Amino acid sequence: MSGITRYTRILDLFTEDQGIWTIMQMSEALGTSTSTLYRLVREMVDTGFLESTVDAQFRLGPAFVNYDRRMRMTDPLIQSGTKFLQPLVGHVDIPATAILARLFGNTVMCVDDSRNASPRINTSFERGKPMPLTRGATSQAIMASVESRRLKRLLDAEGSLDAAARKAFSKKLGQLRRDGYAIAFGEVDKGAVGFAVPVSNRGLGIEASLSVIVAERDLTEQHRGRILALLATHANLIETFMEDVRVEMSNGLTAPQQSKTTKFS
Amino acid sequence: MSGITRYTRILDLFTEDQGIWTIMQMSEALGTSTSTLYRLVREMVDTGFLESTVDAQFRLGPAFVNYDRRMRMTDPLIQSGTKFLQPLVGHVDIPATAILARLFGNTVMCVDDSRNASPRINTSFERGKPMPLTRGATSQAIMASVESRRLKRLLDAEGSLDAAARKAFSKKLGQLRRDGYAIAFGEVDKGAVGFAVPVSNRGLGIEASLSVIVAERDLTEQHRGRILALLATHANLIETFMEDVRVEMSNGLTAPQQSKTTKFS
DNA sequence: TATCAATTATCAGAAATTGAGATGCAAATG
DNA sequence: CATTTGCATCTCAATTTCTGATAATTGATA
Repeated sequence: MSGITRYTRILDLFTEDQGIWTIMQMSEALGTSTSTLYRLVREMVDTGFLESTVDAQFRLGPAFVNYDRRMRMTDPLIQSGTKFLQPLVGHVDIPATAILARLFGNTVMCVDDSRNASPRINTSFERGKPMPLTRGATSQAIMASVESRRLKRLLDAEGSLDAAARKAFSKKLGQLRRDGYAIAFGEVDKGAVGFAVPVSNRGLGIEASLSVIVAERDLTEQHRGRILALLATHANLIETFMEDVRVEMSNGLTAPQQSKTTKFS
Repeated sequence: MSGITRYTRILDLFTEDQGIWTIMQMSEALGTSTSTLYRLVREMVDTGFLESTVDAQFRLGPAFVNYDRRMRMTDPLIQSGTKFLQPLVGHVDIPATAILARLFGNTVMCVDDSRNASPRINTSFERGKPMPLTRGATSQAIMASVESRRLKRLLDAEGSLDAAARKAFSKKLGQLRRDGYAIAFGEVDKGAVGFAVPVSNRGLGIEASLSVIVAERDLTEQHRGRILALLATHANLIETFMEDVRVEMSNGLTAPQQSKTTKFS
């Protein structure tokens, strides 16, 4: 075992389904000696990535909550977008979820969510959830605004679409680009409808989308128009705000470098 | 450099103040060669701990949002407490912040927060913020319910209190234990008053507290009583809920081990 | 096509990691 | 109170990985 995977292998054991592990269980699951695991786990406890709890068990530790905060405080999209989700969803008069999602490397991940009070429809859109790249309005609105070479690399990495499916997908994205929004019926959750518009800032390297998810049975033609209008105006607000953040940053003391090349996917 | 610190040294550069770094800047800050940093950073980008962005710069990546979610979904305290913060703060009729904080190893960290709508008083209590161990009602309510040997170890690790100060602190904690709540005036933020009660579950190894923070100028004697009553009832609700979670877990298929020893701090 | 910065690859010496088993430690038991 | 038990740490030699200087490559831009 080498590099960071020595640690991520362990962290990845801690899923939603099993959030608590003993050293023995880890040893069996990973095929690594308990000596080594005791050593690695101790390092991770010391740095806050794991927490030691009762009955010789371990859980994910406080480091994640802390780093997550640092991210919220410094990510221009989250900074700009988070304050508009509540107003957006507040203006929708059926049960709805608003989400802000962003493309990171090869994954689309939801970075913030907001629900309008009372009856929650059960959607799997939620802060911290990685999204399928090609299914759902949320991802499609982002993919439609990604430049073609990058899109190709993303789909290659994803690898779920064959040549024919990819062609169809490209055509669909072309339509989305012309429309300026994406709608998807039950592509992620059965019975849910997603509406999404792109949000981006080239200068900050941010490709994102703003979505509203509602239950199909609640939806009328009127809501549809209203939701699309709300999305357009709120996406605009977020982009404006983000541009302000960008300008502030480049006026700041930490002057950015002057090149425009980057090779990391 | 060895172990997990190879990576955490890098991650710890990404603070609230500077959330974006180039390889060169990291190299200068850490005194490590760019070869090595390119290699380490690539690993971290591949695993989502960092993100590559424009102008050859790097930011914290999506892994933290994702692990944070796993934690929220599996931590019994967060699961139980999060739904009561909004109602709690909703019942306070002056601008207030409710927070849920928990002792992890040697740190007290805020794991959830909620504000009652409109005018935000500026407090530094916020999800993801580590708290000083001995200052503020939030931490004191927790420290008061920690068993004495553990307390000693915590204060040793912290190391900010000399013998005399420690004695005074112990006396204070004794009083808190008798009162059942802690009140602190401006110990963390100037002009803020914190009220806190302990929340714990021995069987789950959880020592936490529930707090309400308000501005001193808004506070009357009436509010004081009301807030303490609200805290007591809501803390009770959270503890009851958490006990249900515990019982569910031990009835589940993943049977826990049978010992009661743990040596990790 | 040439140029330039960013990034990756190569490689040998230096350093860290691994796992088996011994040891330490504290709580539970008789 | 001595003993047992289970969790956690320590030791050490064989093995693997890491480091940093330098060379090669990539991709955007002029």
